[in-house]
Amino acid sequence: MRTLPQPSVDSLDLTTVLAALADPVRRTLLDAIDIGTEPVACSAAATTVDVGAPTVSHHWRVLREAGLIETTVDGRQRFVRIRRDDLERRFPGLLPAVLSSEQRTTKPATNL
Amino acid sequence: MRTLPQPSVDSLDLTTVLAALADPVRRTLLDAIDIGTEPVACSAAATTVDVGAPTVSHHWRVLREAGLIETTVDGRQRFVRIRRDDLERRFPGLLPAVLSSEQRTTKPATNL
DNA sequence: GTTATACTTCGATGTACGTCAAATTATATG
DNA sequence: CATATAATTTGACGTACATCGAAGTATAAC
Repeated sequence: MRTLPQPSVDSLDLTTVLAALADPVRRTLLDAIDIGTEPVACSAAATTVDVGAPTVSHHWRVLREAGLIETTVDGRQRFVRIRRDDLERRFPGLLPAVLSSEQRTTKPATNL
Repeated sequence: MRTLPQPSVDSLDLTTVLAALADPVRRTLLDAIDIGTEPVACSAAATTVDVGAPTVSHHWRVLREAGLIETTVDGRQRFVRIRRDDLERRFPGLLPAVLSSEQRTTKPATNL
């Protein structure tokens, strides 16, 4: 159950993080694992996206190297989880503003 | 005092916005005009950045076409201003999270 | 009208990126 | 051991992008 190498909180770079977020496929992957705090199987999240396996693997790498996700290896499966606390500490409000903000409508919150 | 064409609030695209923000030169330009609500002269903001005039012009265009700034023409000068309200309406919290968050330290807010 | 100023457009160049097919690694299962 | 599975790595391809020099546009100043 080892964890793949990832940048420390302090070394997170805003340009790198934003570049990682500026890809629709990567944001879809993030949205797919944006449920609770338990790690999600890569294979499961990958079904939400319409690119080949090598491309998905590439995107996981970019997300991990940017510091957005933590990847753990268990057998021949990989599990990923969003580094929410680390990101909130380094760039407060950024992730909540980006994740699933496509679904957000412009209408003035009638559900209060 | 005409205003250059810009995307409407509803047509703002998250991928485009994030891609525009994922460049350090463009973020420096945004930080330079991120003061109050009055438009700032392009020439003034451009002094904060170390690239040639054509490149600066290119970056203003990218920022405008992404919907991040509004550009007005007055004589031979251009003035720019951040479209704060529009962006807040479309992507709440995004801009505040990005602008000047490089200066933000990791220390736990001792100033309370 | 000529010169200066502020900025843009054009064309070129090098680099980075998203994608895929093929080959590879590593673990599990028969 | 042989086969299957989950994912990565490698190499290639096309495209997009940041940058610059040179030329162009438009307005202001003389």
